[in-house]
Amino acid sequence: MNTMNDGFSQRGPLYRSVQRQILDALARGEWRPDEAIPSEKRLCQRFGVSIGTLRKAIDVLVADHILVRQQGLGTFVASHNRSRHFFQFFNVVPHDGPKIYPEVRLVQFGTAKADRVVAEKLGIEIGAEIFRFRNQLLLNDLPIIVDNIALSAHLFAGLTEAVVRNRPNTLYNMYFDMFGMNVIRIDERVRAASAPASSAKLVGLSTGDPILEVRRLAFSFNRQPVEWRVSHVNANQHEYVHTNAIEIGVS
Amino acid sequence: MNTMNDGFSQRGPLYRSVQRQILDALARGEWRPDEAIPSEKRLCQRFGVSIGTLRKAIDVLVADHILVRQQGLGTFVASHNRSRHFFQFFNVVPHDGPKIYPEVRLVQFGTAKADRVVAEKLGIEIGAEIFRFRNQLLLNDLPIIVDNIALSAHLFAGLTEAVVRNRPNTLYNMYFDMFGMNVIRIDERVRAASAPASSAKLVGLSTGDPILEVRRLAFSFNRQPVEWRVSHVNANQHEYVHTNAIEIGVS
DNA sequence: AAGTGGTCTAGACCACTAC
DNA sequence: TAGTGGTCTAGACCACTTA
Repeated sequence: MNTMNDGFSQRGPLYRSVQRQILDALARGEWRPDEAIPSEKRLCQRFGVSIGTLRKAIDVLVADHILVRQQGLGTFVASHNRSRHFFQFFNVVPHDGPKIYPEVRLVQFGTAKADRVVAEKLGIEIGAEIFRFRNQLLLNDLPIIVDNIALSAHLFAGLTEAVVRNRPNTLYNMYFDMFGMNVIRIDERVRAASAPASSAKLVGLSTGDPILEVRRLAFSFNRQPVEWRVSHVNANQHEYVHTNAIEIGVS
Repeated sequence: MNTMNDGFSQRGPLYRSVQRQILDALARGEWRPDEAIPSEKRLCQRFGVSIGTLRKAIDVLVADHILVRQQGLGTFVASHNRSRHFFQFFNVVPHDGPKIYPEVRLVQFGTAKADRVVAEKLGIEIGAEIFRFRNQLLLNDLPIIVDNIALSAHLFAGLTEAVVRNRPNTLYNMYFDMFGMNVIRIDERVRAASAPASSAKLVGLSTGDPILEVRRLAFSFNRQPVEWRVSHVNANQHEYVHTNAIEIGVS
C-alpha cells in the first residue's frame, strides 16, 4: 500500500522531502527555538505520510542537533543559551590553558560591495551590498584577535552600527533575535599567515609577524550561509583548539 | 502484535538485543571482514523479529562503520581499510579544496626517554622509555606534513621499525590490531610557528618559514592517552579544517 | 530472473510526562 | 487521564546487482 506520493515532492525518497519541508518551516520561523513542533501524529496528517516515514525524516534532524526529542513531552527546536552558544564556536585558547570569555570591541562598521570571495562564500552576487565590520577581542585585557565580518545586506536588512554596538549579548544571538538567522554550524579553516598592517596593531603585533588566520563560514538551516568571517589571531601565547571524538562499539 | 520477545534478551529495546547478538557473532568470527552477513530476511527469521526491527539494529552498526550496506548486493563486515579511522582524524586540506589521501613515508624510528612534556601528555614518568618516530606525508606528490610521534614503550611493548613500516593500513589500525589501543578521540591544538631545521626540508620549506604546528593528543577508552604527536604543516597551499555543528544536551 | 537492500504503510502497544 | 515520543509488526513495492 505504497502511496508513492503526491507529485509535490521532487525525486528521491519521501522522507527526504518531508525533511526538507520541516527545514523550510524552521527557516521560515514557523517554529521558534525551544518551542515544540507539532506532534508526530499531526505532522503525519500534514505531510500525508505514515509514522515510520515521518520519524525517519525527523531522525536525521535530531542527529544533526536541529531538533531534540523528549519522550512524553514533544519534539523541540534546538536552542542554545548564550554562554553555551558562544563557547561552542569559540576555539582560541591560551597555550595549555582553559577557554576564557573575551571582551569584544567594535572598531569599525560600514557597508561595501561583495567581492568575488565574499560573494561566493555568502552565495550572493558580486557587487551586492554587504555589511562589513570589525571586532577586536581581548583575552585577559590583552588584544589577541581581530574578527573581520561580512554579512549580506539582504539577509540583515536594517542592520546598523548601533544595533551591533548595543546588542545585549553575543553577535549570533543578535543575528537570531533580530533577523531570524540561527547559526547552527560553522566551517573553519586555519592558515599560517603574516600579520597585515590593518590587523597587526589590533592584536599587539607588527606588520609581517606570524599569525593564525581563521576563515569561518557560518550556516543556518538548509546550509544557508549566514556570515563570512576572517579572523587574525596573535598566536604567541594562544592556539586554536579542536576536539574530535568518534563513537564505536555502542554496546 | 508485539512479540515482546523471547525472554532470552535482557531489558531494553528488542533492536538493542538484536544488535548485541550481531556483535557477538562478529566477535566470535562467525562472519569475517569483507564477507557478507546473511540477508535481512534470513536474519529476521534467525532472530525472530520483523524487517523494521532488524534494520534498526543494523542501522546503528552501519553508522558505527562496523557493517557496510550495498544495495542489491548485501551487507558486509567492514574491513579496516583506510577510510574509517584516518579520514575521521585527518584535518589538513588544500585551500578551498577537498580532503586528499596522503602518501606516508617513515623517515625516522627509535627509542628515547620521555621528557617533561611527553611524560605529562602520555601520563607516564619522566625518563620512561618511549618510541619516537617521524612520518613525512605527501599530498599530490608534494611533501606537506611531518608527524613527530611519541608512544609509551609500555603500552606498545614489542613495537619495531619493521612493524611500523610494513603495517598493511593506517597507524591507528596498527595500534588497535597489534596492541589493542583503539583511538576514539583526539584533542588538537594549532599554533603558528617557524619551521625548525629538523622539519623544514621535509615539508619543502626553509628554516624559519611560517608553518602550522598541530599538537595532537590521542585517547582510547576511559581517556587513556595513547599517542602524542606534533605535526608541522607547510601552510602555503594547505590549511587546517574544522567543522562544528551545534550540540545541545536537551535544551 | 532471482536476490539483495531501500522505502513505505497503517496500524498496535509501551514508556514517559503533565495535569 | 490524555497526549507525547519509542518500539514493533507483517507485510508491500521499488531500485539495484549479478548472472
